[in-house]
Amino acid sequence: MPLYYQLSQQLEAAIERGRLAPGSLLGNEIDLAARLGLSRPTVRQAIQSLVDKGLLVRRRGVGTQVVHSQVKRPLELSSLYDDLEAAGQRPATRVLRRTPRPATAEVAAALGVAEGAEVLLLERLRYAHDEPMAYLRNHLPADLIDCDSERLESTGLYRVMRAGGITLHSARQSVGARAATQEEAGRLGEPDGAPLLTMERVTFDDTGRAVEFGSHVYRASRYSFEFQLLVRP
Amino acid sequence: MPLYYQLSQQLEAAIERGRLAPGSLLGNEIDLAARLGLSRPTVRQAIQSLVDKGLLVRRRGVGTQVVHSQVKRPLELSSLYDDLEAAGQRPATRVLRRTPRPATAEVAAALGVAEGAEVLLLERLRYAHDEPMAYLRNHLPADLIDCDSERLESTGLYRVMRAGGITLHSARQSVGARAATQEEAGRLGEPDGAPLLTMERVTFDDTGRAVEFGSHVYRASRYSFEFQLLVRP
DNA sequence: CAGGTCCGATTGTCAGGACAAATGCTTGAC
DNA sequence: GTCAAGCATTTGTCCTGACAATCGGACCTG
Repeated sequence: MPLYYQLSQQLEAAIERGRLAPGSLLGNEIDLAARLGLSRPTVRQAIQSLVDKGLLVRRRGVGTQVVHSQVKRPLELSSLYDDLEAAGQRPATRVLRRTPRPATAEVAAALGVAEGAEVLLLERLRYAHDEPMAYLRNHLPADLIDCDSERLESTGLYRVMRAGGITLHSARQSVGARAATQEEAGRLGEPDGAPLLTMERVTFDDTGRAVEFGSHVYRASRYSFEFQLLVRP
Repeated sequence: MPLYYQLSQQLEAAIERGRLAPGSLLGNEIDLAARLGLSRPTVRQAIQSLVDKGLLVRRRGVGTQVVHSQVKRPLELSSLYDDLEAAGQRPATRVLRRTPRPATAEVAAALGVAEGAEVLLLERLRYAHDEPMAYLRNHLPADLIDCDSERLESTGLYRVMRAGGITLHSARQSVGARAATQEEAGRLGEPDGAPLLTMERVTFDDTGRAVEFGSHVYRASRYSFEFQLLVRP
């Protein structure tokens, strides 16, 4: 484990436990490095990673201060399944459909394949505490992974992809709202015309290839997106 | 202007213009540094900033590759006014209310002030192309800035804050949806019960002080949040 | 007392060097 | 022909050293 990483972990833990009070100075980098027996660049790298996380603020001529907390976790490309699990919500999935199908113009554009080319259509219902939570509709390139329904019911799509050797890199998302159709309302246990939270997402791996196009709807009465943003300096 | 910044700008421009093709190797850092007359750490710092932006991918033993694009701009703490302006949407604002008022329990908790303490309530209607777009309701600490209605109508709240010497640092957001009340529907020109996109946000400055608590509703028929996410490694 | 000026403290930038770790290709053995 | 070992390439980590830019307070001056 790299030294700068160990140090940043220690500092983060110290901040978390209140051993480093919010607003307090961290002590200058030169002394800190000498005291730890490290070089200044190494110490700087550790500090920088915490600055990027929003836990610290640097000011030239002044020092490095612990930010007055409230920072929990910045927005990351997360899986609904993992989020629910982390929140202790007992997530579960029912696979409604898993079938090849020719790509429509919209899907083809999103995935960067030819219109009419075969893609895998996935329709799932996601539960939390045995209550329906979201209706998930995904399109994947046909030959990307073999995702049997069994594995998809016991975990999230992203975990299946990662296990299949795909390195997720970035995603383009769009979050909106609309009224539920009759069919959607029935599936999710909402009244007709109830407001739904919608999310469209195209996910890319580190070669820039689109690996997933998702069109999801969430019950607005039971779900909202929560996240933390940092100002990029 | 720092050297590493100049270099990262040049590289970014080269990628943008296609002079560096997606998927192509960048050439090893040692040669690059020698060719440019820079040290390797400087070159690495420039490359690292583009990796953080999602434009490049590094692989030990292989090299640094240009990612297959699609990356536009990562999610940042942005102002609706600036976003609309950047999209050429002719933003405009009408200030409906600007009045001191004692903080409710919810507002007090969000801003970290005492319940009943005086805060500034701000209600605005945001237009795009002369069409109502969103109803913005903000609470600010009473003595934070003097924001006359005039300035608020000609620009966004964040710009007023920055001009007042406040350094924005982070925000905690929550995005959801619900049906419009009769009053909201009337104000926004939507039918009763129309789905609305909601956003709550507490914004902090770099000392950790809460500087704003906003509860906004957007016409779902005319607005959605679009952003780009990167996987944090 | 008010205002500007200087100075110490601290982070920001940059150079140059050394070794470790991972990757992919080549080479060699069976 | 196939598989494994080795080697070159490239990024990852870490060190030392130096100077610049900025901030805040102390100090001096009017």
